[in-house]
Amino acid sequence: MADVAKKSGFSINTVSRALNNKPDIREETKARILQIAQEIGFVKNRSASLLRSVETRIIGVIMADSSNPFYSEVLKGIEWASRKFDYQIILVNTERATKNEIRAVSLLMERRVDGLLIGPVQESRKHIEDLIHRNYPTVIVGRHFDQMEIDEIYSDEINGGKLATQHLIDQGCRKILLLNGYSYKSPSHMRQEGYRQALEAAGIPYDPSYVHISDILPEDGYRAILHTVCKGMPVDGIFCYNDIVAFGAMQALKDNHYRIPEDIAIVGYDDIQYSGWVYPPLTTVSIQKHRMGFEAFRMLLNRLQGKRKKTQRKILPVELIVRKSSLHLQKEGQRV
Amino acid sequence: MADVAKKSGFSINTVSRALNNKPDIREETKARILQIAQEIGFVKNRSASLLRSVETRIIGVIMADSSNPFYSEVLKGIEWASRKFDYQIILVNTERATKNEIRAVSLLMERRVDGLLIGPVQESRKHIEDLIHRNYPTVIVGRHFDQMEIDEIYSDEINGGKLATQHLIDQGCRKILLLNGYSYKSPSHMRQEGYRQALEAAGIPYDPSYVHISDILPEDGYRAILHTVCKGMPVDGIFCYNDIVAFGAMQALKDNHYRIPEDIAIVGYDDIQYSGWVYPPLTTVSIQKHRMGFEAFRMLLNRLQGKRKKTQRKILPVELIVRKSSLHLQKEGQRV
DNA sequence: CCGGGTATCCTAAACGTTTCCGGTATCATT
DNA sequence: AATGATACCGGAAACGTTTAGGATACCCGG
Repeated sequence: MADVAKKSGFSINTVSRALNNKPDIREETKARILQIAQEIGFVKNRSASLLRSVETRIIGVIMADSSNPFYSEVLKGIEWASRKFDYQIILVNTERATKNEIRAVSLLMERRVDGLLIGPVQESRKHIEDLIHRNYPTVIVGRHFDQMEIDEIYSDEINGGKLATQHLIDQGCRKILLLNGYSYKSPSHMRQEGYRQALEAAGIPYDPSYVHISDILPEDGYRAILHTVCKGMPVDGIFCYNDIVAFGAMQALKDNHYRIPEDIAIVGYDDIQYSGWVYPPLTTVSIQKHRMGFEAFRMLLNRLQGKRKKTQRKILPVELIVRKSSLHLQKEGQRV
Repeated sequence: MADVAKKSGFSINTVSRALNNKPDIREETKARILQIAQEIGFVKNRSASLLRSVETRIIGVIMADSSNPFYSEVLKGIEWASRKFDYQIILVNTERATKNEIRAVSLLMERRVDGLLIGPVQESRKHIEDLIHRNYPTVIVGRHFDQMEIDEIYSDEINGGKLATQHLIDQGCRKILLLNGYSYKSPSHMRQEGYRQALEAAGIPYDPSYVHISDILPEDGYRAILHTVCKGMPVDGIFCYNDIVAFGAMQALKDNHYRIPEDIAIVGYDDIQYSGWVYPPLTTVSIQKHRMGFEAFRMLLNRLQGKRKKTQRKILPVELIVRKSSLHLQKEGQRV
């Protein structure tokens, strides 16, 4: 900037004014300064700017795994908003490891990011509590912490679990296996609660041995089937934590010559784009991924702009998308 | 930091030494300072650090669309490396808009990111040339620029196009439709070249009207089928720019009662995870996505560490993955 | 007791901006 | 001609670290 100042004959101060579109500067000099800056190939050093002003116009985004289409859709919503409101994003994937998450939080704080969007692992909550304590602008996305005063946006998971299970029951299923994620995660917890409620409402006893818990990658779904259905467990319907697990499970079922949905109906969760293309097309619970990302950003922005002091909890509606994987052909009547 | 210094009785300098694990400090005082920093909840201000030292330990990643599984896998490789080598990532999705890409480059330069990993739109090359001119550490990932002295890592696209087309020919296809992306993109260009070469080698005349160009989302694949096959164009094989386009195309074919592969065989590109799960499972050209991200990062790192002065061009091998979507049942013999 | 080496710490400058405060011209008004 | 307002610009401090270059205390061998 000093170079530009020298070359233009104005002071550094005036150069700063020109570069930042400040008032109190003649159009002519501004134009001249900008032109010289251009010529010289000047690039402002944001780090230096940040030393005086506080705003970084960066927000930190911490998610489990952006190669999971669910997260990548949410991320897309976040990015859309960030572009719109002129923020940048530092992205950290935690690979569902709490250690990575904690580290990410502290590194992002060092960067003085303006705010944080976190899809937490939820194995630990200490670092989140620390953020609250510091009053660091943060929005939890896709998860819910009990008894914690922090902004959150997540889906109506209990209802999602209920819808999926209810649908399977409607299709004539009675022995419904739940392939769930670890229960410290609020979605696992709440979907399971919905599952339980739906069973109860239908007068079907809730059997904990029909809840299989594992990680939530396709291979986990595959393995889960090997450990349950393939070992002779009587199952006529499966409700999977997400579509990806369902894909793995479907593969395992096909590999072992079970017919979907004739032998076993299956329902996923998230409604990722690919669910309509697999075979058979997967019934699933649709959640508003893009909106979730976008609204999360909005909530954070409101907080940053001081428009809101109270913590806010936003719950997005879900919707059951019925496809072939669960459409029981009643006439074949091989269910209990 | 001044607070920590005052409270501990040491100078700011010593606090800095403790925080950065520098030598010339007694273990005892280091421990004491770290403890006080902990108590006080001190978080270092990276922006200030950066003012003196140059390294930001951030690299900027610019890609077309991280919700595309291809890019998200590459991104995963990049992230994996970044975690390993202790860098952070600022991610910018361009949504395939040059405008966004140019803006991203300049913003990231303001942030003084240590280097750039770009999957460029390739509609324009001015901003890339500017980077070269500034000698800004940059690696182009997944694309190739003709006559440009810049580090690049990309796949052997010509061979990929050749393999896919050759395979379709081997299956008895003679009227092979290419659903390609815009030709300013090097992969489009090169895959098409492979397609041409394979046809030529088989003695099949190359017919430009069999190359359909559009954007590369599923809906583009869907529409492409409506505009070609559904209008009566004789086609017995389709080679798609990527798997996603293939998914859209397959949907359109199914909706219009074409059988895959009996009526029309189809081959995709990228080998995204979902290709094995759609129906019928999609034959595709596999490219080493994770490795591409990882190696791109490595190349950048080498450049950053000054280990390498000359520009480097790395081409990764591809592999044809044969699945059901292209397995022609010769006996049905309804091909030309 | 002294020179020199080592371990540990400190002072002050420097990084590249932004902000606070004030200064000079210019112009209209009395 | 003096006054006040306005438009434009500059000087210098400040932001929170790192780094360069000592300074001090202690220990060693001679």
